[in-house]
Amino acid sequence: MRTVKSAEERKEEILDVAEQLFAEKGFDNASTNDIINKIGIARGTLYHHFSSKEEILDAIVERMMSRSIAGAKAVIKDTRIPLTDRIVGAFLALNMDSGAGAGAEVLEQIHKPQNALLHQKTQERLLGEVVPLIGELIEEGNRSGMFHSQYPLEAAEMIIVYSNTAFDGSEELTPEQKMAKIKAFIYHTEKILGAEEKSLEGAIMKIITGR
Amino acid sequence: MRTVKSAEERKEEILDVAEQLFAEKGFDNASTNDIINKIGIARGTLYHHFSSKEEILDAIVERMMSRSIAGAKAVIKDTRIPLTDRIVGAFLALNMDSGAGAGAEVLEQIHKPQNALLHQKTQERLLGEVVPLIGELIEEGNRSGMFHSQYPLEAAEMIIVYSNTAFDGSEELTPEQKMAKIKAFIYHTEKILGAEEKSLEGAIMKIITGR
DNA sequence: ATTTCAACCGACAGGTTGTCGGTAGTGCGA
DNA sequence: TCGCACTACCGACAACCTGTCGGTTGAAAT
Repeated sequence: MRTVKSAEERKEEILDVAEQLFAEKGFDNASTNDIINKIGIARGTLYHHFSSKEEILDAIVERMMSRSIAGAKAVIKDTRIPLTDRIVGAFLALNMDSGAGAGAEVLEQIHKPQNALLHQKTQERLLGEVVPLIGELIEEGNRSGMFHSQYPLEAAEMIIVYSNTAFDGSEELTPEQKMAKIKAFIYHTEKILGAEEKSLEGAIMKIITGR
Repeated sequence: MRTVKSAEERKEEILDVAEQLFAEKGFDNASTNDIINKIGIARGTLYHHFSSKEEILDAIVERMMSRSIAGAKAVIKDTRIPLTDRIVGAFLALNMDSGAGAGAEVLEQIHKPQNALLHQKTQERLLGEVVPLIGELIEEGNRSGMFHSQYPLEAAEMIIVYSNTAFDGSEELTPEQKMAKIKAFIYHTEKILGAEEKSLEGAIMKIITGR
């Protein structure tokens, strides 16, 4: 039996299944056969839509990142919101990933041991697109006297790189440990930005505890 | 013709060749056939000494890291050296990797695009072993009034994670750009540690410009 | 109804990892 | 000096994986 779908629809279907399989078994251990069997399509069909397995991975990263980057941008550009809230909000948008309710359990596993490649590609995208955005935000904070950062871009890079890798394997941490780690991260972020102590922590609490 | 070597000797030989091939072509693209052909041994011989390709990678990481960690430890424990110099020295020992003159050109390529897995495994080792060491050093600095770090361990983690990933693809940077990036990193490190400005930069210059 | 085109199929080539029964040096005790 | 045991070594082989390619079929346009 042969089912025909529009290219776009089929591509999304492939990405959905591949994303789940890569997260479950890792990029290397999940085979293209796994993908096509789960969907019920032939080998040729997969390669009609994507020219290689790696291209599928790239498309997944692209999809994930463009979603969360769009979310972050929306927050960043909303000048009605106070600056600290915009920075914090942007981070939340990025680290929550997904944005949509795609499936948190999948994304919990996605940054990790076997998925080194995916993590790498994600970070490239972050460095290229998000760092400049955050950098501008920091400069804005400099102008308003809230921050005192001598190297806004590099500060942004340091914060983003760390937050993207440090909280990877944090499933095995107890909630208290995780909380402590986040607190330390915020503290150091304030130092890096030359911000007043607790200034960011306050914004986070405000957002988390329902505005 | 059949050449017999001691297990230890053969293992080292395999690791040497594999390390070079992985660096050149990446872990995935370098095949076990490449390794055995280059050495001139049979398939079974390779798997007599290592039970999988990944185990070879692990052994390479183990070898590299134990070398550079040993170097870093030596510097850290040498209490005759001033504290800042010990911290900086430990970092140099780690980032120069190798320690021995193993072959700089190989190591320049080793942290990178295709070698995501290796990078990952390296970082795990860094987090597990080096962070506590640096953490202690920071505490010592706190006691001597040189640093004012509220979270020594987390500070160490942030510094190490960043330095291990940020300077990865920095071949494509001009020397000036690279220097600027390093300078910013030092600056931020001082902020994170609550150290006086230029205190670390001074130590680095002292070491680099021949003591 | 016919043409055209894109989605789809599945056999196949070429390459990869890991296994396994067997072989041959090497060192040690008799 | 002979024999025995141990271990490094060998290479054919199974199982799997990715990417290709000529051919097929459904659907939309003419």
